[in-house]
Amino acid sequence: MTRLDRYFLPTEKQPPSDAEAISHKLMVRAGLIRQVGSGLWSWLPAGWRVHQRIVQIVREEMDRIGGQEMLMPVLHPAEPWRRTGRIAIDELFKLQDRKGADMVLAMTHEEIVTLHAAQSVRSYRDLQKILYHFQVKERDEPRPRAGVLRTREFIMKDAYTFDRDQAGLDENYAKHITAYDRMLERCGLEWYRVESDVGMMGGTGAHEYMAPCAAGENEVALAPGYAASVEIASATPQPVDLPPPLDEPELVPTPGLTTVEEVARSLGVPDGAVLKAYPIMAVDRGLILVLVRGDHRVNEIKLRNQLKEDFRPAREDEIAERIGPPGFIGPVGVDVPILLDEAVGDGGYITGANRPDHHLRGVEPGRHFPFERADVRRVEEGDTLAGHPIRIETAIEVGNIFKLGTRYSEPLGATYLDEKGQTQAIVMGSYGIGPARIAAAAVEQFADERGISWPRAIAPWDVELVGLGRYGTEERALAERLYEELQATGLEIVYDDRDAGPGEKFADAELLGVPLRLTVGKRTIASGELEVQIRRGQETRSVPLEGAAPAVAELWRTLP
RNA sequence: CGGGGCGUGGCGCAGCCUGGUAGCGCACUCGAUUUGGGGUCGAGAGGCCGCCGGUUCGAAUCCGGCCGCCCCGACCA
Repeated sequence: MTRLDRYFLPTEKQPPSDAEAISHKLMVRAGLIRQVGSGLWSWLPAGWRVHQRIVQIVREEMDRIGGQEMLMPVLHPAEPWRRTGRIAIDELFKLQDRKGADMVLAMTHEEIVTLHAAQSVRSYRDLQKILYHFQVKERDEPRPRAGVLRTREFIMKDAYTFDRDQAGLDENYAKHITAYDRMLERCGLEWYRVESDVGMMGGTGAHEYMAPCAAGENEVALAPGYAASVEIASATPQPVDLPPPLDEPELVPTPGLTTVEEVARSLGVPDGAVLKAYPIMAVDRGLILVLVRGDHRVNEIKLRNQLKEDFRPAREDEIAERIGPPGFIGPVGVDVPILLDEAVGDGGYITGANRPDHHLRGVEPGRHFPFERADVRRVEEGDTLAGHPIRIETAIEVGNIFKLGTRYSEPLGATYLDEKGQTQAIVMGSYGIGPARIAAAAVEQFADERGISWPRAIAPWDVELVGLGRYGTEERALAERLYEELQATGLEIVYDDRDAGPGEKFADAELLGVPLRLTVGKRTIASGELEVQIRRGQETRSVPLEGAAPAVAELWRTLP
């Protein structure tokens, strides 16, 4: 029951000057959020209603798969974070209490929830469990951006599963996939579930839930029956016309030409006929020369996963000493292991000659240099999968699910005894979803030039009733009456009873994005018809005033 | 962390180069008028010009330092 006359809904005509993302601009303009500091946001009453609606959907779906809601603190002793090694993460806020004890602010809750399991789980009979909570996360982000899309403090629903073995984890993981699919479907988002990198969390498998939109920070590779984060995606490369290999590589002068484009143009071959050399220094194996086609890029995440160890780009002095002059390096005749991307086929390639201002022509992998093969390139728009071209979309990550395995249970001593009396590590999974990002993604996906257009499931209200005319008029009395009748349908109604002009009320209603807008004015009385605007698409309809409330409720149920 | 930019009433901006009275639009208050697309007229209130220091008779303006915020990139359990 909301009357705007007294509601804290500070709308703005102009967006913040420094805002770029649509959701940032509109959520501020519509009076949903306000900035407190870099990456720190308050949710104003209408915005919080959206957040709470999303939270409730998430809660219902978690409970449906047997999740048990609890609450863990934000402020933690540093000790468990030392044990898992995550104390070293730069994004982790660290502080001391008045006694000088080291503390951290939780960026997620694996450590604490695992400690609880370690304390209380004794036997295989105590498993499995799904525990979750909605709690604030604190992350010292290097660069907060785009309103609530990337913040230093946010609420996340994080769930943790505890199982006796991989099969149990797989089962719980599958349950979370169904729960997450349902959550996003119910929220009305356009979304994809994509395979993803396991990242710093370690583990044995992961998916991300992605909502495509312009302000997204992630990229998703899509093809019929395929969806993967670009971080790990693989595809069939576009073919390239290659000159034949030569018996012996031919030295060609390329003075000052250090980029693939320059070399290819100068020699009259496509970019893909040049081999791009990417020297890296791996932690264990040392210097390695990675080669990809000139029209491709190295994907560092795939490369790291292939190497199974960390690496950094080699320094110029390391390159000059072991390989050749930077800008003209290549695989022929060097004493460095070579990792050749799978997209490099048979034919005569152009490579650096390892001497200044020269390249080699007609170089064939295998014949002229030894190599180890691996898929380490970033997929590109136009690559194919089973004959279908892939497309790449930007998206924001709204949720993710991980098979953790024993990454946390081992260091924190979360074990159980099996039937044979053997001590076993608990097998865990973790599952996160961010209501704020879901809200922002919905704004991004459905906004138009007039403002926000909420999916009905997460709108701050179901119906906005605009009362025109001055206080005390007949039309206002009608609006009041209608307000009461609408309440009775069970819908959540916001009533614009402010003493403001019609233009301002219409503009604010469309900015706020409630799915249905009802207008009550003199015309309504004269015609006996109530005007209903469907926010998405701005289609206008009339319903008879008599029985209007149930008719509106019926219409509302048909909306996306 | 690298690059770029910005801090002036609540919001959006001008003024700064070339030192001297802080200004505009919207919002706000009061009165009148207006009520189906941000209407009109009149009268008002509101500003440590981010902070500290320096130069100067005088600093929003010039110089130095600091802080904050944004954008691009790197990074992102």
